[in-house]
Amino acid sequence: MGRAPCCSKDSGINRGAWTAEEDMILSEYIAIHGDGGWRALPKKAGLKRCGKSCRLRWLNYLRPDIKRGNISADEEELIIRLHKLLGNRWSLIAGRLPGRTDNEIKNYWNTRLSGKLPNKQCPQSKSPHIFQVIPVKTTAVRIPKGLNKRVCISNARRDHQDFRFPGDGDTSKPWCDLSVEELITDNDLQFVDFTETNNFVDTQSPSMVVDGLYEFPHFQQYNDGVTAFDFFEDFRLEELEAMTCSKDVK
DNA sequence: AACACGCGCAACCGCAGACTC
DNA sequence: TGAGTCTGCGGTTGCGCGTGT
Repeated sequence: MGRAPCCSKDSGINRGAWTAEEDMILSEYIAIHGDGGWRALPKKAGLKRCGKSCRLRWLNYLRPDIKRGNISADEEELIIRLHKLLGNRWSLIAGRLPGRTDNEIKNYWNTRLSGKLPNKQCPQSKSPHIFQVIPVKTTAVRIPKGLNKRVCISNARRDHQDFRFPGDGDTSKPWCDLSVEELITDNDLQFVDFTETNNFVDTQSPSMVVDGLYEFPHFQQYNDGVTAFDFFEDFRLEELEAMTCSKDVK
């Protein structure tokens, strides 16, 4: 499948650092026309940049909701936890940190954290509780297309006897405030992963270790077609995906 | 003051999946 | 169905700045 390069190196395209004027042109163009259509955007906006460069500049620097400043301790904790769960899926991780970009998190990990956690099996963190709670209970919820995800998750949470959240009960947080990671979305199913390290430790549940990688002490089908899987954090994500995406799984 | 070095970050590159026709 | 195109992602590069000598 032959494909022309996004922007050839000898066609008068500007490269390297963006100037303030280029930033202004791009910002103003997107403010009027919206983002997207990156390939055609530079020509329309009058920028001598390739579309990919414009997209990257917008997403990583110019977007109004970008959060500036240092990564907080809480954010670092979350990055570590999500990286443990998701691996180098920077865009997914960034999706859990409002205002942070995948590039920023990737850079942060590569420059600060990857060296700080040399041994992924026995990490020595300033926040030791993150790693002391293994196995951590996680729940993936399978939602048929067309159902209201918010309602389904709410119902699943309500009905699932092993869900425990901080302050659960009358004062429990709404689901949207919880640590929820959408792992997989396709036309038919949505999978949502609940991860709350400290609060999901469940030493009571029976173990069903499969090749020492994951466990399914609970499996529950709800009236609205939602299926919840409980497992523990020591799993290989691609195996979980393969398993839960299978048409055989209900 | 000048130079070397290391680090952090912005930007680039190539690939692969999604999309369109 | 397949070719062509677009978009997004993750790995990598290289520049600029701060710090040490």
